[in-house]
Amino acid sequence: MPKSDPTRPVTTHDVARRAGVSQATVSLVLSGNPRARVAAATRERVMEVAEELGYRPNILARGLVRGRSYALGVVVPDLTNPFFLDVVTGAQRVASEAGYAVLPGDTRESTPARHLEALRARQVDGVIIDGVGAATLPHDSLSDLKVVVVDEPSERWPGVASDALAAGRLAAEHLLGLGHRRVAFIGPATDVHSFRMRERGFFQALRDGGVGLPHEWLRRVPPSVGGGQRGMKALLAGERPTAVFCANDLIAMGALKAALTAGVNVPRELSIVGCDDVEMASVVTPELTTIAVPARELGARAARLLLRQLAGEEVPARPGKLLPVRLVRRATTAEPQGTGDGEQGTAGTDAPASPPSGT
Amino acid sequence: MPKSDPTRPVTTHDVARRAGVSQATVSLVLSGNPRARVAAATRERVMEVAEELGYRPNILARGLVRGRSYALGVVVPDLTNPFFLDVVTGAQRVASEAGYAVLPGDTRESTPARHLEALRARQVDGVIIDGVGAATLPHDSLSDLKVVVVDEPSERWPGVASDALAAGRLAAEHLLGLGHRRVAFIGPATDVHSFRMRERGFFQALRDGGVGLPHEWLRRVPPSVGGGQRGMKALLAGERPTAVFCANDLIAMGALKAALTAGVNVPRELSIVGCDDVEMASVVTPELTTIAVPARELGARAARLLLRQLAGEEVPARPGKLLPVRLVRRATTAEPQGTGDGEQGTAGTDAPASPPSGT
DNA sequence: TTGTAAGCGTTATCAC
DNA sequence: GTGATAACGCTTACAA
Repeated sequence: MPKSDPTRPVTTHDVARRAGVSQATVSLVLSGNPRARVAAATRERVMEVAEELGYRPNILARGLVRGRSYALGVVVPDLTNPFFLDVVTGAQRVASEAGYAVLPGDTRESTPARHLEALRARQVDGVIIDGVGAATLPHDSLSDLKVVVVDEPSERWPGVASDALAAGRLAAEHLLGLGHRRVAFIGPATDVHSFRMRERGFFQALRDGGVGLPHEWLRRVPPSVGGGQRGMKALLAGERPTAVFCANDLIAMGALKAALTAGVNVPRELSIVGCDDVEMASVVTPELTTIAVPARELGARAARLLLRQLAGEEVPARPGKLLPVRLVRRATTAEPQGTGDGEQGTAGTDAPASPPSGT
Repeated sequence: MPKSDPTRPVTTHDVARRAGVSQATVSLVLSGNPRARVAAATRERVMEVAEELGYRPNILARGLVRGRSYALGVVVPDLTNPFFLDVVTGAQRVASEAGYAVLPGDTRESTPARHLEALRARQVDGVIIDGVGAATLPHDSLSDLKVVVVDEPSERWPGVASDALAAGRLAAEHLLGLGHRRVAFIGPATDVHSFRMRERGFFQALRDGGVGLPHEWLRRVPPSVGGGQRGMKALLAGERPTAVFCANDLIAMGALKAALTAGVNVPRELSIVGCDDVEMASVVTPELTTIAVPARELGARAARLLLRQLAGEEVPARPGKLLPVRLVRRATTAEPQGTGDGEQGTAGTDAPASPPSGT
């Protein structure tokens, strides 16, 4: 008989009454308190009755007295971006194993600050912040809150990050290695650290390879499919590059779409490199060459870091080692073909013709 | 001075003390109780102090006494599927407007029952269930829990659903209208209602059109990109159909991928129709013809239904009107070309080579 | 109009 | 070992 009451959930009192012991004893037994010294017989009896009555602890009540909610917040800019969803999923996995719930939220129709407000009203024990520029948040919106930042170095909070600089470099080196000298970049104007670093790494490696990039080839768009399409359209309207690096896969897929729509042969006439390696990257045709970033792992580690802090451990506010990224060569990159409308190299290897351009 | 205490959150007691009133009065003022008759001056003073101290109500404590957690659970099979994510997002929007939090969870690495267990431990006030066959769940895992089902008719719970039967019909009619007679289906073997209905609608309309379908053209695969690829590979290995309807867009994109990889010209040699109209459907090339299903709207309505129940309203356990779906014609469908390897019609209209097609 | 007091379901500190 | 008892922060009669 799993139940008998009208509909009210079973409490420790119910169990106590039925088992003929005090409510406190029931709590002692059921709360899994390690140093609960209860007679084996009593414990047995209590557990039995609890089972029989279908008792489930009320986590809220427990949280109230322990000053914990056993819930974590995760704030990302856009859950619709599979990358961030993976971060959330990764966090969710380790959190739920530890008995914590995850309250995900994105800032598409709200501000991060507003979101954090709601989270602290729910007494979340901590939050994971990714991609919303934690450093730029209203200072007190994170005060007295355990925080872990993802992909954003900070001397205020601990965090985990991927090697975004390397991601950019990898993209550039891949393109350079293929022989490209006329390369463009599509990415957001943002203060989100990982985007900036991807961009920086890309330009650094380009410069190291003696390649510069004119202003028209640096397109600022939102980090979305639509942004990518817009960026690519703009690029195609002018003097065309032979390769483009996009700050994330959403942009890259949008760019690819726009290129294909315009009748551009990818990768023959134009190479495209994305970043993140979301699932869809290998579903579009041609398959997207991209830089794989371990999103789930980032989320999982962030959660672990947070959990450790909640366990009382002092976690230093230094980001640990950067998680490695890697180039995934697929089908949107190839050697540039002499497309006939002139070459443009700045130095380095061969490629004469057209004059060099500044950074 | 936003704060002054060490780090402990501000409580109603703190506010009361500082404002020189009783804690109860503070609660009266701050809980927004409509019938709280408090002197304007007092109210003013309390609000002032609360603001000054940075008071935030503890939702958990409130929930404990009110017997509410102000949290909703949403259970879907796979958050990675943009369709379900949209359902969640839609629910989230209306829930958060009403001050409710949403605890999303999928059943990829867990069972629905297990998930519901965790949700009720958190005292969620209700759950929205989509795509996991609520009817097949262990009977007591939903007992004494407010439930709204999405895309699943039930005489036990209220729900919202899209017109899945029409979705299937629309797909079939579109294909039939184009002149296809050799059509296949790729979908999951499942007891999820909407999948079954899409399938049924498809076959009904086919039959109405006088078209039958041999066993080899009914491929059972998981409702994922990988499943779609597998299904299409199998299809291509045998006698080929001229068109395929896939039970969802993930499958369709996988199928498209596999077809393209095999060098099949889509839609020239093979038409593909998906279902859901996820964002990526219009990003792949060629763009996917699909049946649009209002995912966010489903989620939003489900949440509203749940909220109404929580407000005490008696919501009948009958699904309301089915939300309309519509065909989105894009680039993966076209009239069948005489591909040379023989025709196979079961009856019906004519449609020889390439006659005009309907709108 | 405002304060007192009794919980909500748990945990945790004591005496017994 | 076990059972009172006091919180946790809040809401809500009911009394003043």
